[in-house]
Amino acid sequence: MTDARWLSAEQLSAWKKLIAVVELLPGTLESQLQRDSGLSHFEYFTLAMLSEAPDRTLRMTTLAAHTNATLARLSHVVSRLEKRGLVRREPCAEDRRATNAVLTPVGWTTVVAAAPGHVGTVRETVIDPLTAADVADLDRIMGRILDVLDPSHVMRGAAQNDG
Amino acid sequence: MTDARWLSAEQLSAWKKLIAVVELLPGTLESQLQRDSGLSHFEYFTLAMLSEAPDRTLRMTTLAAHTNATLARLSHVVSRLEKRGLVRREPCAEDRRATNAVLTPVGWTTVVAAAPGHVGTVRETVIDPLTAADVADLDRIMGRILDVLDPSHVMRGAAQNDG
DNA sequence: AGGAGATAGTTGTAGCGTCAAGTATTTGAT
DNA sequence: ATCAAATACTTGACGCTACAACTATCTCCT
Repeated sequence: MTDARWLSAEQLSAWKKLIAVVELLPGTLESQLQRDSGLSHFEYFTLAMLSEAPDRTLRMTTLAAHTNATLARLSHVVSRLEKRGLVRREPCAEDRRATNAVLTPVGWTTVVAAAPGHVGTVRETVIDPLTAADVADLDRIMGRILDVLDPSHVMRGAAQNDG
Repeated sequence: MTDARWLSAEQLSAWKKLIAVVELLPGTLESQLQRDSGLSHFEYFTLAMLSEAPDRTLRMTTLAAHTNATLARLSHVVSRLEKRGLVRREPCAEDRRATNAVLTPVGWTTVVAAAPGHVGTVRETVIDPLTAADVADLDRIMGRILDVLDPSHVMRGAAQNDG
């Protein structure tokens, strides 16, 4: 390792910092949400995606795409959220293979209560330390990486809306 | 949610893309390394940090900092690597509380064999889709975020060397 | 109509990370 | 010299995710 043949010094530096962020950011979000709202980041994000959907309802597959998750992972998470009364499953009328996940009233009030604190953390850790130009750069760069990680843009339900 | 009061459209877009990368990138690295070398990304990174160290030896605390991990996590991982003969523990002479992790010859050949494939994946997914200017932007932006996530720069053993 | 193959989702298991608790050693204050 | 607090690390238990296997339904071709 320590090898210029593979990655230039600039590339290696950027890469290692990206890895560090990838390792450290989830933990930061996780602990704030867990402490203040008893939710994991993934649970919060799942509830948030449902809260934005028409009728606060989404098919499992669509919700999986919005949350960048596999169906198996989502199924487990929705089961837990269901036990806690935050989400409800109902069979889909049009396609009987499909399941709709519906945000319950309790689920709604839970996300709404959790959101300000979470957005605050996002601001503090990511948005505020960046200039407007940085944010634009970040958007462009992450977009380019996502084009490779998810070429078909299947997992971009959440990311493509606002760009 | 869907709320301009909290984050501007530009900020929200960049944020969601960053989250998507944080969710998707680990899986990509993980599967290539697992498939080709039987290592998790964290295991690979741990071996790589040891391989760069003097005498291929590092104290657990230092290694934890280099890999952005907690001591508990590292301890578990080193135990597994030790069982597989890739790493060896030895008591530290100067401080008898401390443990040194040492890369074994087998560990060395394992990282060396794994490195090209891994670097290839890193190139394909992150470096190649970016211009040189993008890489510089990425380095700067991740640096700013890390200043918040890890203000004391404890977890920057790996990231600060090459910047 | 009938059947192969694709799609939608669930579930069990195994592995990894976090958290809390515990041991051993060192540091620093008195 | 002594003792409290800090440091370095390990361990066990629990929760979450990935993977594989499985069921149910739908699509499309003939």
